[in-house]
Amino acid sequence: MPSDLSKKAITRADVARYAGVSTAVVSYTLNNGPKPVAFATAERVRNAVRVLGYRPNAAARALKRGSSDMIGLVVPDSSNPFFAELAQATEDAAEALGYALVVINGNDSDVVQHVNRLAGRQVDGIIVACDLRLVDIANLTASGIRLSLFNQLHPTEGTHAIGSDLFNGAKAGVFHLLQHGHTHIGFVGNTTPSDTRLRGWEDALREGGVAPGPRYPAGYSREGGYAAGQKLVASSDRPTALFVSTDMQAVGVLRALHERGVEVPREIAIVSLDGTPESEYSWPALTTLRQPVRQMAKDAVAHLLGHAEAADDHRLYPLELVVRQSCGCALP
Amino acid sequence: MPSDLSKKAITRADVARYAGVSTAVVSYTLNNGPKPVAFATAERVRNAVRVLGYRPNAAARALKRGSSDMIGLVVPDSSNPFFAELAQATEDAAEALGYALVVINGNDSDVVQHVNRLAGRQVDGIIVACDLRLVDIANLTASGIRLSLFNQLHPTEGTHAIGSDLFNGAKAGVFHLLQHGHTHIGFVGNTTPSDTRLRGWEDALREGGVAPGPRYPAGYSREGGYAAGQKLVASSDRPTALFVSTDMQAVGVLRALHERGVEVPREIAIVSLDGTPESEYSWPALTTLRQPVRQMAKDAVAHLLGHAEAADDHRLYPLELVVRQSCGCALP
DNA sequence: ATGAAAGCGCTAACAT
DNA sequence: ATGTTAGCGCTTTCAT
Repeated sequence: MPSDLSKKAITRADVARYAGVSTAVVSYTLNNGPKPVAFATAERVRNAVRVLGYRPNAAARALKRGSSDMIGLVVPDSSNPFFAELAQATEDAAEALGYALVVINGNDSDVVQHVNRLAGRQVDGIIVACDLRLVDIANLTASGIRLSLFNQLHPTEGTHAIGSDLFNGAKAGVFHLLQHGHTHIGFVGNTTPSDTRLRGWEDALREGGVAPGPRYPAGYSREGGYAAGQKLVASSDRPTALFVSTDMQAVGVLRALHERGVEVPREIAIVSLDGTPESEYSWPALTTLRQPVRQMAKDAVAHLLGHAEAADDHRLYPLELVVRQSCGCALP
Repeated sequence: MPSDLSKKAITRADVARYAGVSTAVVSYTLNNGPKPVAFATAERVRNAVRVLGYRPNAAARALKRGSSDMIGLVVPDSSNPFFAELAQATEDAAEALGYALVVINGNDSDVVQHVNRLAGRQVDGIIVACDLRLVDIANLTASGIRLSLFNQLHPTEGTHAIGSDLFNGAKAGVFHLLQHGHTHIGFVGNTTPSDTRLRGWEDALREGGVAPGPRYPAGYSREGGYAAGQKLVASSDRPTALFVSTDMQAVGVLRALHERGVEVPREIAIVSLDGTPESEYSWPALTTLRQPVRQMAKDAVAHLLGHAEAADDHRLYPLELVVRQSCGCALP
């Protein structure tokens, strides 16, 4: 058990006593309201706080007010660079508004439980970047939990959802490949027919009048991309270009290509998606579609905390094409 | 203001009423103690909890018990892969013990303030992976905050500190380079004379009877490494091997080398330090010294939560040499 | 085995 | 402008 150092903590009552005021005045001073405090008195209080090293007890405050000045974030894997950036951006946005962030890794199935636990901690809102079934969303919302769905495909009525336009992003990526004259364009990623990026790839090819190239199923990891890349280099039907669902997977693909001495972009051009920092530092650097993660995080936080205009539930953020060496930009 | 959905939250009293017991019994049931509860009664309570969708209020619990079942983590930059892994590992370890993690990015100067704010949130302990002045450590500790210092060089008496053995790690890295016949070995990283890795580099060279090569100052980022790499390729006195302080910086160096067509490891061999996932997926893959981050995080959490044997304050964790293509392992 | 009740530290409505 | 005080929901001692 966490042994406190038998340092009896200083409470607001101590401060009040030291400053010769009531506890209410201490509150008024520290919270700038709701009642005014004479300047001199406020000074005495602030001084007492300083001298005593008083630290307000957030638990008591949260209990009283029913809100904790914390928000929660549930991601599949916070060490994945994309989600790491999301977490950091969310923390920044939250911190700027005086809120702390609790991050939970919910790769396992019990996302709902995690959300519930966060709710029990009286967080003022929860951003969920994990897949959540519609039923669960409904239940959670019904039980009074303020949710914001991140990059999810369930525009549930009444639930805030923010997402980048992966479909059109993927399309733009494939168009870029088409513009560079490619007519044999493969896909790496989740090959489930309903996958947004896969559909974007298909759609772009259809519009471009080009037959779909091979699909290489890959898990969302460097290893997944690597394995897919190994399949690819071993196959007879090698495409001349590849749309890869995430930068991480593309990094894995690159490794497989390097190992076989396949040159990028000369032999195979690559466009991926996410725009994480590592896409800039792979070799060659990846042409990618950047998701405006920071902006999305900021908006999600603003929404949760009520600082957002209404009406913009279900916002779709456009991706930005960043042209680098893996397709479209000459190597130095 | 966070508008609750006017859904009056279910409290323990509601559960008690529904189950036809006292609030105390609900507590006993939910907490497995401190008093026994008849099985049938407990079942009734559990059922009531389920039916009512009761969610214990962590703030109230924290207020009463003086501990929140949360721990804090202060890092310079949670999107840096090394710290992202630390954060994830810490979250895992904390979660396994029923604790949540609050992560704060404290790159700016007010680490002390962040720590204080975390303490106000009644966290049960704080892991600090940012530089903290000795005075501040003393003050913080004196004010009853349970700290664990991560990779810091101030083995303050009485403060728990965990760190990997960067000095000997760096030495081992340089030895590896020496073993491969290199006699002109440069350094990339923090070139402040007191820097641990710099000292390790120097020490190994001295022991190896080899004159120190050039030092390239670099910030802790890919960009920092890139800039250093650009200096390096432009210089006349180009070393044949490089010890780079972190994987991230090494990735930046690699980019600069690629851009100039310098081959690794043929023209320049590289050993870096950290062992982050991206070290495995750079091209060529980096020979690196892996810090046992997950183990360290686990131990730090265990210590903070009192689950650790005493006596092992100030533990130094050995690094593990991972030989890859950037030095010592043939390219495929 | 169960219950009653006293707070934990803070906020804010209601005095003064 | 300042003070008094009633809870917020929970844990736990002390009854029964």
